[in-house]
Amino acid sequence: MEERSLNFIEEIIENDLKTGKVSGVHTRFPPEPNGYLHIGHAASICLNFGLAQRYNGKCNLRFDDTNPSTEETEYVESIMNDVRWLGFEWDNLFYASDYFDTLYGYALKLIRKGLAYVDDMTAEEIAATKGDIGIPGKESPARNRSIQENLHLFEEMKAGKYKDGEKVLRARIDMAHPNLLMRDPILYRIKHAHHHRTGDKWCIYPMYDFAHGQSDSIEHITHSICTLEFIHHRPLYDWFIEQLEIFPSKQYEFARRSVSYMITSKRKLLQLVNEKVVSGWDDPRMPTISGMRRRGYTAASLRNFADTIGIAKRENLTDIALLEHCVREDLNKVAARAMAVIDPVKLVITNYESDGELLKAENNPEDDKAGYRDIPFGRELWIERDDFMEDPPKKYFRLGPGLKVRLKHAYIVECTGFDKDADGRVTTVYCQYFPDSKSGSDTSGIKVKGTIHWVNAATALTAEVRLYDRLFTVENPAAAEGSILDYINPESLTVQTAYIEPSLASSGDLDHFQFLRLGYFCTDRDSTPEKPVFNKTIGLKDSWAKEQKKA
RNA sequence: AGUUCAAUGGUGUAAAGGUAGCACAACUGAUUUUGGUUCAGUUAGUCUUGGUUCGAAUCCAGGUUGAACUACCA
Repeated sequence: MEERSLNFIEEIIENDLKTGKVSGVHTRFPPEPNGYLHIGHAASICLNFGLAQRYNGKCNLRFDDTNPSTEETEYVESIMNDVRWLGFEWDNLFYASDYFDTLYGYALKLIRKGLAYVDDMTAEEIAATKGDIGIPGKESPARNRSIQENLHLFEEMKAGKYKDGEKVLRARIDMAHPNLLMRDPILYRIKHAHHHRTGDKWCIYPMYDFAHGQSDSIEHITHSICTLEFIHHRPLYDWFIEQLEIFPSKQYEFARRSVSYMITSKRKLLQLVNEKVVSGWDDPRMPTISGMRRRGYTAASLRNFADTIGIAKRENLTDIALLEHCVREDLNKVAARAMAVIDPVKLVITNYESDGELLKAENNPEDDKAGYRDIPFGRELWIERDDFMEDPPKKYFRLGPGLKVRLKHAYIVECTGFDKDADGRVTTVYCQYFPDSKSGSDTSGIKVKGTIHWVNAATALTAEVRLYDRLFTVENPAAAEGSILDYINPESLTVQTAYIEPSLASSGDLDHFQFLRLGYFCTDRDSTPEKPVFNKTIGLKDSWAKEQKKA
């Protein structure tokens, strides 16, 4: 492992190890299966599993499935898939619902200790007597029921004698506690609902606070890492463990990592899916792990990103440019180069007499082992519309009347003329080539400033390319006023037909490419040999575009 | 209002009382058969006021600013 300073959690762990407070590290990743995992979860996965790896410990995957009305098996499967794709394997797979019996026993124990009671108040009454910030709450009339009566009532709750909402089990702590969560929190509620794993066995379900810490404890989790909003829950977390006299797991909180131009609210993500703003949870514009995967982001780049942004306790909004940097950095090393023309204009080489030839092209200049392929060349080519200007500025290093460029992997050509249609749109560009300027054996002595990509017209295939841009128009959509729907980038997806070199026909799902000078693309799962489909992952850095923007 | 947490270049993150560093972004320049990559460099930071100390981003006190908490969600 390379030299790197410790983050605050690693410091805690190393200190715990040194002082003997713990003998090993055991973490867990505890998603609720009620949605797809997003970029924030990815960072959390890297943190928890990464810590286990680093300290030779263990990390469990545990589904926090204590609310039967929102959780589904579909989500369980997507979550497992995402964790594995990110490159991690759990030591144990658990469900909080595995512990329903144990948790019920814990509740009985609290009742017997006089620390829990059955309350008959409605949700509204409980809220109304909760007090307020700075104002103490009022004790429920049911608070002083006898242990026997509580035991009896709780048994009846479990047996299904009561309707939803008719009774709850509450902890007996302190209705005047400055921490609202400590004001006799609800432990169990009645829900006559079918659970995705336990079926209809239960009609009472434990609340988060009565399930999470105990689940950690049951699994002997040493470092239970969660986000900052749970910091107020920590006294409760500790209280239950202490009163129940069970394994002392400890909770540590870090600030959730936000990324500019992205949202991580499950509710809002679901809204985008439901209102068909995107095609689904794995739409390549979604900040979900499945969306980013389909977009062409690699697991390595996500892991590296998580590592780079680090971990701390202050609120943050990481520039999406850093994520994009990590994606480019990885793809630059691994993506095979190919040529495609997205916005084509015809180029005719008037002095090229041959029927065509095959040219040798390297697959990846960053990787010696990537090898070479043959690409067909001919008299008529497709080039990018952007690569020709009728009246170019001085620093334009591409084609224009009288200008010379290198055709990548091929010859140097000089522009001799062009045709326009009635609308003034260029239809064909004419040029002459220099036969002695062939790549690899250039004896022409001609120096050119620019090199452009091309696709041979006679052998070109067509493909659908889906060009993606940021989903939102504002840097911090989560904090923006009103509906997030007001901030959707109308150009977040544009679909075009491109000409591609023949070698691309055999690509498989999620193969990564760099379309020369355009950006990184990957094969979409919609792709077929008859109709290849590519997603634009991210463009190349473009200092020419930057230059133009300044002007 | 009460409690809790936080505050370091534009952004993210280090420095455990001793040279404020790294990455991204931005900007120069070099290299380049991708205006990519790579390389070299530049700009730019400790919320504030006191205190302790030979010495404070770090410790202490006050202030300021931001965030979280008042679900039978997690």
